[in-house]
Amino acid sequence: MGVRAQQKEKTRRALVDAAFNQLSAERSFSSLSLREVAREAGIAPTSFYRHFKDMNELGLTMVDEGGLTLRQMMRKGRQRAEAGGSVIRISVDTFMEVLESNPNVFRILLHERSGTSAAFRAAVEREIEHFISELTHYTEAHANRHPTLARAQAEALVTLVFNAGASALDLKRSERKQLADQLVLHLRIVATGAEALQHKMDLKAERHV
Amino acid sequence: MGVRAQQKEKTRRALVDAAFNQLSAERSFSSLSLREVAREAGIAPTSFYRHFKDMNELGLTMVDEGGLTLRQMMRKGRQRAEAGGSVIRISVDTFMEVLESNPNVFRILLHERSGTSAAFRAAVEREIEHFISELTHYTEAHANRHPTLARAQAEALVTLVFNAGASALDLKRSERKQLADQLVLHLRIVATGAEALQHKMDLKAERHV
DNA sequence: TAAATTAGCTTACATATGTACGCTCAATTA
DNA sequence: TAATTGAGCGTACATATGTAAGCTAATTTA
Repeated sequence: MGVRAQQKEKTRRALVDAAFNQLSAERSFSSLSLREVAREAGIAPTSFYRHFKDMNELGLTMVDEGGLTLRQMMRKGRQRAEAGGSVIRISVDTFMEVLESNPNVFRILLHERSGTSAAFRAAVEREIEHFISELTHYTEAHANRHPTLARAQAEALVTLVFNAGASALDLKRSERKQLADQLVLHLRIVATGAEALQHKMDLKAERHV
Repeated sequence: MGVRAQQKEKTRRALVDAAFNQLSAERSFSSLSLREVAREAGIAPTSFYRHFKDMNELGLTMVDEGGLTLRQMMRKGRQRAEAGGSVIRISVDTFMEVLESNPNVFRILLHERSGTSAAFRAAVEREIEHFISELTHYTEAHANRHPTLARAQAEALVTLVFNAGASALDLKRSERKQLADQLVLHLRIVATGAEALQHKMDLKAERHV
C-alpha cells in the first residue's frame, strides 16, 4: 500500500475511532454531528466526504465492526468454557467483561436496534442473527436438540442476554454482578424448559414408533 | 373547571397528541422539535412553555401516559383469559393487537429505554417494573411458584414480550402472526422451565423434612 | 520528468433550532 | 365594576448544522 493510501486509511480509522469515542450514555450515534466527528479526527468538516458518503455510512461501518468485535470476544469466551465449567456461567461472565471493556461498541448496537433508520435496524438484526445462528449450532451439537427447539432456545437466550446487557450499561460493577446472577437464572430457566420440552417430544415420537 | 383551564387542558392535549403523532419508525422523540410540535398543535413555539418546562418534560409525560395505556390494555387482555384458554396465547394476541393500534405508544417506551436520557430510561424502567410486578403476583397466585422463581420467570417473560414487540413494529401483519407464534414458543419454554425448576425445589424441600 | 489524481483546506451560505422579551386581551377574582 | 392573571403571539437573535465550490500541494502514474 502506497504512502497515500496508508494515510487515507489512518484518517478513516481516526474518524471511526472519534465517532466511537463520542458515544456515551448521554450521546447516541444519531446525535453525533459530522463536524464534531471531523474535528476530533483532526480534519476539516468537508474532508469527511473523502471517506464516507455521509454519517449514515460511517454508522453502518461502526455497526458492522462492532458486531464483529463482539462475536470474536464471545467466541473466545466459549473456548474458555470448553475447558470445563458451566457454559451459561462462563458465557455470562465473558459477556459482562466484554461489556465493561467495550461499552460503546455495545451501545451502538443496542441503540440503533430500536433506532430510526431502517438500514441501521436491519444491520443490527443481521449481527444478532449471527449470534443466534452460532448459538443454535452449538446447542444442536452439544444438547442434541430438535432444530426448531434449538433455534427457539437460542433466540430466547440471545434476547435475554442482550437485554441484560442494556441494563448493565447503567450499573456500577457491584450491581452488575447481581444482574449477572439474575441473568444466569433466566438462562437456566430457558435451558431447563427447552430440555423438558425436548423430552416430551422424544416420548411422543417413541409412542408413534 | 373554568373555561380558561379547560382551554389550557385542551391545548396541552393537543401538544401531547401532536408529539405522539409525529413519532414513527423514522422519527424518535429526541428528533422531534419544539417548534414542529407546537406548529402541529396550532400554537406559537414560545407558547409551548406555558405547558411544559421543555421537551423533556413533554417526553416524560408521554412515557407515563404510554405505560399506563399499555398496562390498562394488557389487564383487559388478562380478563379475557380468565374466561378460559391459554393465558400465554391470549396475552400474546392481546399484546399484538395493542401494538397494532398504538404503535407510537410502544415506540417511545421501546426507544427511550435505550435512549440518551437517564431520566427517560429510568421512567421506562419504572413502567416495565410495573409489568413485571403485576405478572409476578399473577404467577405466584396461579402457579404457586416460589417468590424468587416467580419473579425471575416474570422478568424473562416480560423481556421476551417487549423484545418481540420491538421486532413486530417493523413487520407486516402476516409476518407478525409468525412472530407471535415464535414468541408463544419462547414463553412456553420459560414457563416449562420455571415449572421444572419449581419441582426440583419442592423435591429438595421434601427430602429435608 | 510531466501529467494526473486526490486528501484535505478555506470560504460561504441557507436553514432550523431553542428561547428571551414584551405585548395583547379574554377570563378570573375581589 | 375595577384590578389581576396568564395563555398565546410576534419579533428577534445567537448558534450549530450539512454541504457546495473551488483551491493547494503532495503523491502516483505514465
